[in-house]
Amino acid sequence: MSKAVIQEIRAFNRFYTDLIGLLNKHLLNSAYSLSEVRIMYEIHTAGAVQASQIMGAMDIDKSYLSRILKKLERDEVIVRKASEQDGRAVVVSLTEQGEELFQELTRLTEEQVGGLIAHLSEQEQEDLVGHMHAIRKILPGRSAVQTSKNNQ
Amino acid sequence: MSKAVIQEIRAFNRFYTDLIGLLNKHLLNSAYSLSEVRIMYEIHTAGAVQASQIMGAMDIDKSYLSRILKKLERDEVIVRKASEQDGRAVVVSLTEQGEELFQELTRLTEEQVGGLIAHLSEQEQEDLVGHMHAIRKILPGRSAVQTSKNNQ
DNA sequence: TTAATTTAGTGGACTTTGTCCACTAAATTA
DNA sequence: TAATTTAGTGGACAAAGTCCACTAAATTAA
Repeated sequence: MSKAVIQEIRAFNRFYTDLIGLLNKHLLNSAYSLSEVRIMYEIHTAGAVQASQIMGAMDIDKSYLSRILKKLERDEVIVRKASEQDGRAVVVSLTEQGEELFQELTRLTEEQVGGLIAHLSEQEQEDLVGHMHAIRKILPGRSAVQTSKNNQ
Repeated sequence: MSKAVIQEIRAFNRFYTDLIGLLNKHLLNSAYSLSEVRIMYEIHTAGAVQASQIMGAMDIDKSYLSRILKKLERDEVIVRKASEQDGRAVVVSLTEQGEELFQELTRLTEEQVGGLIAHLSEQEQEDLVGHMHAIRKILPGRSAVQTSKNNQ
């Protein structure tokens, strides 16, 4: 458990936290917060999904999620309906309008990330992706980090 | 500007955002927020530093920073004193107590990061650090991302 | 060398984001 | 069928962050 390794990782964490922080700050010209967009992402990816699954995927408080879903529903970005199998459960999906919004947000984000790598050579871009892949392969995914109680 | 590259980077961003998010969530058993600890880090690293320099390093609102410094001063974690060269400026530094607190927080964070890589082999740890280094070398640092107006 | 402008930081008021807890209603288990 | 668990909601609140007007010192211009 070399101390040097830990310190290098922490340095990378600071670096990447700053980077993501800056990217996020600039995304936020939209009327939706990071969490809201991330929720749209989860819904988009899953198609139609139960609220509890979003909670699990995002480590978000259920009360908070419920409120956000309410807002997104009000804005006609998503629809919520009671699950047929489970009367307590709520199934959410993007409306057509929500899908369009999500595509637009995606476009903006991609543009922004594009800007980040615009000055890199083909080779550098390829290398970058390679290193990112490698890290994801080595480091544990979500489940491996002890997860906190986000459901009461 | 390959779309595939951008999508890979975005996937990594999600992955790493989650990872850091989880780490941070668990650090926060301390009485200090992420921003507060990061400010301590900046002060510790710089020795004695002007408030405006922290602002620059962190992309943080000056009003917010001022308030945090006030809290840290009240807690005797830092001392603030007017600069001798510039009567408007404030120079901050960690107190001995603040230094101790910072060391303790560092210890906890290192422990946590240690847990993250505990199950990895020596080789994997070395590779991980190598990839992180490589990414930092390829990607631009703070300055390259257009920075927002955090001062009014 | 004073008047005008800029710079550094402060504080009030506010918004946004996130948390905690008690609650309802359906589903599951005893 | 009663007791318990699970899914989500809503109120009340705390924490984090933003906006703006302000003071006082420093710098620049006249």
